[in-house]
Amino acid sequence: MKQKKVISDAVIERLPLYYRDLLLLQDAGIDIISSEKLGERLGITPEQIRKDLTCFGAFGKKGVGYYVGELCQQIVEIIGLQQHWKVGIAGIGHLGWALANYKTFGRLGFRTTGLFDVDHRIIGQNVGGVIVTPISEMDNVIRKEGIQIGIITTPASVAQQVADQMVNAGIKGILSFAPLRLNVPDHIFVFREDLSIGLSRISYYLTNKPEE
Amino acid sequence: MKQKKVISDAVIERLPLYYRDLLLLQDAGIDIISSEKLGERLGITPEQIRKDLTCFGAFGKKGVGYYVGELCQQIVEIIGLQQHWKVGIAGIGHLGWALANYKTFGRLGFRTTGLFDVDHRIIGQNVGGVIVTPISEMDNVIRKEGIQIGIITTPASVAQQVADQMVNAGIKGILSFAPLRLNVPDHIFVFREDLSIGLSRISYYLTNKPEE
DNA sequence: ATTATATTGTTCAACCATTCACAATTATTA
DNA sequence: TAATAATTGTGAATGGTTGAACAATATAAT
Repeated sequence: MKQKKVISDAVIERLPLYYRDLLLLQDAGIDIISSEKLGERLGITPEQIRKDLTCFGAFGKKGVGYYVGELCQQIVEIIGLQQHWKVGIAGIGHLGWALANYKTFGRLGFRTTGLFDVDHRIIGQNVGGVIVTPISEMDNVIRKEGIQIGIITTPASVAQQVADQMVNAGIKGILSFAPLRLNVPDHIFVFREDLSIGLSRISYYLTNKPEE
Repeated sequence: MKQKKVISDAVIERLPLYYRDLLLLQDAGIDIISSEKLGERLGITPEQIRKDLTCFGAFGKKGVGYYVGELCQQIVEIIGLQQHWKVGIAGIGHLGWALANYKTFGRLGFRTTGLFDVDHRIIGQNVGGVIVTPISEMDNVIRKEGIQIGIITTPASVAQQVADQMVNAGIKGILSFAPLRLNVPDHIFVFREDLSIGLSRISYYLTNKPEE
């Protein structure tokens, strides 16, 4: 599955959508799905789905559709979910807590095996089966557990410091909810999740409604 | 500020980024900023920033830059934040709780004035200054408070039902964290926030690293 | 065996977004 | 006042993504 061409972010971001819906189809006992039907379910054009998938190979069968189980497996391998990445979360406020219990992460193969905070009211608590550890010991836990991905849900004021600590401990990718640009070495992949963009888009839309 | 041309989503999504950073600059007592410097802070090219802004007008001064306060005001009006939208959150689990206390929402002018859940252990609690109400009374509260935007942080299994209830009560926009496609009338704007896309992107990146 | 139907993979065209280059404008300095 | 430096706004060029059309292929029906 070595593709030469560069794949766009837009394609990569749609793959988990396909995957999650395929899992639902699988649960429902559906073996075969056409790009047409899948597109209807997801609100994506069938052409888009076919084009996205052919970036990585020809997984469908002409005149038939896609075998659900087979396509699931293909997407798992494309995204790299078979690795069962280990994840650590720094900042066990409500957001961190929510993510530690977020079922969809598990369904995608991510394992949360480290939770970190500075607040001693939280340290020692069992959150979703994992004990919260002092953030001062984060380095040790990351190394011992082999955690590769860090999630930052701390206040913005300490996010950079936490990121530095994660990078030093050998983390390879960071998902940050802090509303600021993190400074990290080039080889670290940072994805910023910005919870206020959604509301802003809604505000813009409601303010400048398409004329009716 | 009536622009004829259709503005792309990408532009709209960058505006709150500019705005938040401009607020920080303002706090720091900085009156004037160039697209060059702003771009450095945000990791966006100066050309991009200038082009985005000129979709709505000529807010800068050639040879000088942008007046921070003035530009803030302009962006507020473009996004429509001066309205101080009222927001209701359905599903006060940890995620809902986190959002109810999310400072950035307030800073953008959103007011959370309704919190709804079915769990009687949560109903009646004060979360960020608002009392959690039974979801059965959501319609009344939405109408009485004049809530225009709903946030759905319930389990996926009830998200559609909650959305229907919100639409019936007169909600105009919905921010949904449920990992499924909501069925709503055309005039309702739905923005889906998908928390698992970030992790998936990181997994893809780490799996298919740019050759080094 | 042939025809009809369904559906993918792929080419080409249309559209959209970003980057580049530069004219226009302002402030500053000599 | 003239020259210089800084910086915006914009038109053209580039690059990328989506959409439409269709050939290729598989199944089902006759």
